[in-house]
Amino acid sequence: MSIHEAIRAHIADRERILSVSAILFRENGYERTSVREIAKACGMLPGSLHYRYRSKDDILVDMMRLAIENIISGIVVAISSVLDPLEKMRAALRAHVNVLMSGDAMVYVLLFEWRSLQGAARVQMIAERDRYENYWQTIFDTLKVQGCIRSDVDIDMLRLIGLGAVNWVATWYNEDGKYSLEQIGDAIWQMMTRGVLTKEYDEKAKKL
Amino acid sequence: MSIHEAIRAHIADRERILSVSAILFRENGYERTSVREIAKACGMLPGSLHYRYRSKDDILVDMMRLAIENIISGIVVAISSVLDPLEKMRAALRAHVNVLMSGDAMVYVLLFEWRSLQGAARVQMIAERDRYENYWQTIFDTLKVQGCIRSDVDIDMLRLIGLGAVNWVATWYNEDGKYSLEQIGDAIWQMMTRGVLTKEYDEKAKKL
DNA sequence: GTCTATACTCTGATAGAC
DNA sequence: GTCTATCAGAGTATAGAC
Repeated sequence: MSIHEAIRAHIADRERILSVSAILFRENGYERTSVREIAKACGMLPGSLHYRYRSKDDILVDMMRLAIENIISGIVVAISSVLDPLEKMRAALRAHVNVLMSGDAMVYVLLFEWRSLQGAARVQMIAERDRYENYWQTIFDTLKVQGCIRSDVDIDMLRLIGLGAVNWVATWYNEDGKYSLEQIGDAIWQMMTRGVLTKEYDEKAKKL
Repeated sequence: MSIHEAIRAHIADRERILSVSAILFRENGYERTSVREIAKACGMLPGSLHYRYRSKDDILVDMMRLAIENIISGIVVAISSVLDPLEKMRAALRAHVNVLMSGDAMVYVLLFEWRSLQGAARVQMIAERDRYENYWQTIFDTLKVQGCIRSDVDIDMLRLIGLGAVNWVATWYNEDGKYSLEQIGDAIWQMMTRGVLTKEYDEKAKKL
């Protein structure tokens, strides 16, 4: 095996371990999932898993790093081809809902299992969450600068409440339920935009 | 001790055990809190605690029962003296935020630790959560019947998204932060009501 | 009803052979 | 790098004396 193949295999291992762990964590919670279970689900023995991650906390911290990368890049891809700022925001919300609900279990874990970390691991995790928070802040700042959102609107509050509504969806969404992910994403987008847009964009929004 | 005193003492014990446990669960999570810790914090020994609750899960289930009672009665008290339907809704939202954030740790636990329960205990807990869900559904139904909310508005979606925004506040609210609980409650109320009220009430809402 | 002492299980982590 | 075997400790639950 060449050095390049070895590196590729190592990365593939990392992603496999993390995605398998994420599914277990989402299903049963971090604390109720044992390292033995994780190893078994990965087709390894506990000792081998220990070689990659020295502790269970390390798995969770690394998972959160990857989850942030995944959700940010998911949004970047979703909005890069959209020009209109309002539609960009709607696309970003849809992407967040999609990655959270139908995509990556890691993102769910990121949002709901961070309380399991303490001490230094918690500090690292908070730094990762701040990266994502800042990313959304940039999106909203841009909307305001572009004259999309009225200048008197508190965009921090808007972001906090809006993303809260989105994240909580994960606690009640049901694949066989009354609403599709698109409907939910759009309803939240509507609730966030109603009454906060400048006149020009308010007209546009009604047509979307 | 008379039989009445004994019953009172028993109820007081229950509330003490549950509120002490709730604080520990909120702080460290359900799984990371041991029954030894709970007993110690209650000033009892593990054996005595076991006499009241045969298992740790039983504590959590009973706590959820009390939490639902507390939050519903908190809202009932807050809205009972308010006549205007719109203000009733705002008062209910404020009460929910207040009980969740500054009041009862049990309500926080109810919202964030239910995933720790499995099997029969989980079924019981879901039944309790449904009671609360139904209570809010009644509030929204009333608003619609009274001609407060436009007839074309999907009040289920409104409720799900609005309460989601409220509940998520618990993950970011900071007592020393930029916003007070009242500001947050009102901002959510505004976001929920903007663009969904009938003309008559929309005028009223602007004055509130 | 309360306390002491303990049974039993499972956990995360590791040492050392291969 | 992977596997086997095991450690030390924590977890819940309980039996039985008072």
